[in-house]
This record gives sequence, C-alpha cells and structure tokens, in this order.
Amino acid sequence: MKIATWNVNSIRTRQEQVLAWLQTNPVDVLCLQETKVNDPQFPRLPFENLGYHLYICGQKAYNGVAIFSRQPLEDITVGFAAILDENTVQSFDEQKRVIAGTIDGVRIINLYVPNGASVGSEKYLYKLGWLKLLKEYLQKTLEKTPNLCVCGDFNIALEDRDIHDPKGRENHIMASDAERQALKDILELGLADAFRKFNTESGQFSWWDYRAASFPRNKGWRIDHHYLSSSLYDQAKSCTIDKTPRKLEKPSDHTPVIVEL
DNA sequence: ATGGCCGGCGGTGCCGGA
Repeated sequence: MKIATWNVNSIRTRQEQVLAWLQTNPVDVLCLQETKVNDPQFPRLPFENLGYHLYICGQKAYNGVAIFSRQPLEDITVGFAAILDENTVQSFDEQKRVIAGTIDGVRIINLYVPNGASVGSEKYLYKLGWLKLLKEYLQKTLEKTPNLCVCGDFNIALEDRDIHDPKGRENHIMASDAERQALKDILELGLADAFRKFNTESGQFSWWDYRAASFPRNKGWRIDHHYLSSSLYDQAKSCTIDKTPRKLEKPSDHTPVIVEL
C-alpha cells in the first residue's frame, strides 16, 4: 500500500497538477494539506472520476485537509474533538487541520501542523499548544489502533540534516528547540520517521521557498513526514520524495512524499 | 542585505505562508 502526503497550497489552483500526478502515481491513499476551500466548493468530481473516494475537511482561504483513497476508508473523523473532550480541545478545532481514516487495519492521520509565524509570536505559542494537544490525541489513538501512520505537513525540521543551512536555526520557525522537543515528545509515544529508515543523507527536502530561486539551488527543508508505529515501520518498503511536481509551472511550494507499506 | 514569491480575498493592497 502506497500512502502519499502533499501540501498543495490550494487544491483549486493545483487541481490539474494533482490529477496528472495521480495518473502517473496511482497511490492507494493521498493526504492533502492546505486545500484552502470550503467543502461545498471542493472540486470532487475530477478525482472521483479517477476512482478515488474523497474525505475532506476544509475552510475558506486557509488550512484544510483531505484524504483521497482508492478503497473506501472506515471510521473517518475530523478534528481533535473526535477523541478528546471539549474542555481539552477548546477552540483548536476551528482551524481545519486534522482528518483520519482507517484502511486494512491501518489508521491514517493526516495533519496540517500550524506554521507558527516566528519564534515567540502568538502563532508560535498556538503551534506549541496544538502540538501538545496532538500528543494527547495520538496517545489515545495508539491505545485503540496500534497500526498508525501519521503523515502530513509538520512545519518542523527535526534535525539539522533536514535543513539546507542550519545556521541560526534556534531562532528560526520550524527548527527552534521548543518545536523540535514538542515533536520528539510525540515520537516517544512510539512513532518513527519512515524516510530516515531508507535515507540518512542531508540535502533531502520536501519544501522550497518560492523566493530567491530556492528550488533550483536546493535550499529547502524537509518538513513533510510519515511517522509510523513500530509494526508499520518494520514493514515499510520505501519512502521517497518526488521532486517532479515542484519543477512545473506554478507549482506548490511543497512536493509529494510517498511511503510504501 | 532579512527581502524575495505565492494564493486567497476582495476589490488593485494585505494577510498568511515557512
């Protein structure tokens, strides 16, 4: 089973590219982030005509997540409140960043982790609070479903080898100590990075800034991940970054990452 | 040198992204 994750930076703007990619890469499951569209306006038909079942959780202009699956998914849930009580979740479900479903006994959780703006900002504190909630959410999930694939745009580069230039990273959003520690705390629940099972090199990125010709110079960050529970990690056959869509005209700033189980 | 470049929104500038 192949599970891909791709922050498309607007599904309506990227519709044709996603369609073309799926025709060339007929993955079993595609997890999308930053769809940036309300559910009634989501362009469902072209993807359904390709043979995918769509599960979407969006909002106007910002955020939004979706899962496309060749086989129907079971137990679809959106947001943290599907598992955690409302006093714990508070207003964190207002931004649409979490959708999950089950296929062949594998629970797939698709995440769009908050960006955080800049270290120390209000949005940064929101990001850290969101990650704390995510840990509770995943802890409860693991108690029920040990076969877990948590994927998406994490907006965190966990190690210096995941950044083209780690100089000054302590004060850079996506690489500060508190962000990395929050993610490490989550992984200690029993999750491991599928990509690093197969590739230990630096210079392997999933996002490149639109500005300053970052892509042709490979000045990127690896911030899109698949984290697998131990049983799935052992089974994983490959995990690859497909840079092809990033080379197109009007690309997303992220490119797909694919794990094969 | 701390910007550049995008997408969405709503109306031709600004916010958010990372």
